[in-house]
Parts: sequence; C-alpha cells; structure tokens
Amino acid sequence: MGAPKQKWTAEEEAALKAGVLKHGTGKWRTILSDPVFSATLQSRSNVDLKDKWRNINVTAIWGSRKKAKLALKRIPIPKQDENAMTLINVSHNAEEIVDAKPLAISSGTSRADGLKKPIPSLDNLVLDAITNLKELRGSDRASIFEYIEEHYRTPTNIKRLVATKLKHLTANGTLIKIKHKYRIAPSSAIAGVKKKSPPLVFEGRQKDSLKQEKSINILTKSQIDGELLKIKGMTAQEAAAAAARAVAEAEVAIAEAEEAAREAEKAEAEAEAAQIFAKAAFKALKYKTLRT
DNA sequence: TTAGGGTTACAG
DNA sequence: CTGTAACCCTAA
Repeated sequence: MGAPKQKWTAEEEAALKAGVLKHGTGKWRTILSDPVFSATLQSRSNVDLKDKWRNINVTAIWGSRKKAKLALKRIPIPKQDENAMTLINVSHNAEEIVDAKPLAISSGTSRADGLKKPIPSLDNLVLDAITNLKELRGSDRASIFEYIEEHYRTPTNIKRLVATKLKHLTANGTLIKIKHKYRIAPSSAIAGVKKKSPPLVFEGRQKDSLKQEKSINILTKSQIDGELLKIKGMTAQEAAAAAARAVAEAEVAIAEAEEAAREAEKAEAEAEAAQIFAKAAFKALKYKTLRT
C-alpha cells in the first residue's frame, strides 16, 4: 500500500551513472554518501542503486534479467543496431525539431522571456568566460557553463543559449574547437591546427583517431553502460578511453537537448545530468591518467 | 554492505 | 497473460 513503486527519474539514473564512473561499481554506499549525488539520490538506498544498476545494464544488453542469464549462453554479441536512439527519449519525440536553429540569441530576448537581466552580450559573455578561465588548452562546455553560472545571474535556459552561441562562434571562426575544448581564435594563424597533440594521449590502439572526425561518435546506451560495467577491470588507458567516450556521449546528450530546444523539464534535467556525468567522467579520466 | 536469487507491481 | 522494472531476502 505504502509503496506504489517509485520509478527512477532521468536525473537519478544519470546521477547513478556519474557516481559509478566516479567511484566505481559496487561502491553504492560511497556514491550515496557523495554530496554531489546524495541530493538527487536521497530517496534511494544503496540496494536500490545496486538493483537499478543491474537493471540498466541488463536491459541494455539483451533484454530482461532472465533473458540476460540465458544470453550468457548465447554470447553477448554487441549487436548494436539502430537502438542508438535509446539514449533517452529526450529530444525527437512528438514534435520534431520545430524551431531549434533560428534562435535569436543576439537579440537577447528570445522566446524565453524570463530574462530579467539581458546580460551584456552573449558573445562577450562566452568570450569573457573563456578568457578568464585562462585555460591554455581551451575550455570545455561544462567549464564555460560553470563559470558563467557562477559569475552572472543566469536565466534558466542559459545553457542552451550559450551552447548554441558556442556553435556559432566556432563556425564564425571566432573560436576554435579542439577536442571538445573551446579557445579564442588567434587572429589569423588558424592554419596550423592539425597538429593536435592533446595532453592526454590514449593508446592509439582502437578507434581513437576517428573520434576527431567532424561527426562525434555517437554511442548507444548499451555500449556506454557496458563500458561502465567493465571499467573496474580496465587498464588505465582503457578506462581513460571509456571516460572519454562517456564524455562524448554526455556531449551528445547536451546537444540533443539543445536541438530539441524545448523547455520541457525532462530535457533540462537531462542536459544538466549529462553535464554532471561529463564532469565526473572527465575527472575520472584525469585521475586515471595521472595515476599511471 | 554487497551480490545475487527471488518476489511483486505495473504496462502493454 | 507476459515482460519489465522496482523491491525484498539473505548468504557471505
């Protein structure tokens, strides 16, 4: 009677993923204690986390838990077909991308009228953030968002606006995007950019190079979950690569939310959760890399 | 506390 | 009725 089944929300699920990525599988109590996740996972117990994690992975691989057991006999063949859309039904759903692109950002007051404080200029805001972050290698979206949110009173949909602006500035050549990082374009010397030699070099064993392709590697939910499940027994390089892929996925999730350009709470929450996820993933990546 | 087997509620 | 996801029980 008292428990009509409390279904997991996207935020909770994302928090769980981030927690696992940060602390590792099986550290349910630790994840629950982490102040970052304790907020959203407050109504969940460590056992709940464990069960949910099992469900996520099990369903992602082959179907139900029962079938998963049977599947062990069959081979967990990564038949990753078109179920890539399983990422979460956050974007393309009922109405397609209706009015995503034409966002009148420069004019400040787009359709979101909640802007009390017009903000200097979105362009300057972004540039200011990147400039003040003073990251030689450039700043990633999460960092930029964080900076802006900490230094300005931002409207609720600032992330979308900034993200879109980021795209435009990159397209304009004002900014240069390298490996998810944005930096101010050096006046004119945009010539030698192909020399990308990131501080973090993964082993070029697998498809690392193609990640640099213009189109991001979209990973399926099952793929990512599978990676998370195995991250425990990975080598540092593999873990780093997995984390990088996780970041890419989060990046995609954010992009999806933007494209959807919806004020639906689900999209917002998902984008936010994705950021947390990305942050955690990146932390894990750094940590693992430095320790090896 | 956790991992895994088992049970129940809910949706299709 | 069947499959799935949340929940429960218990050995280790």
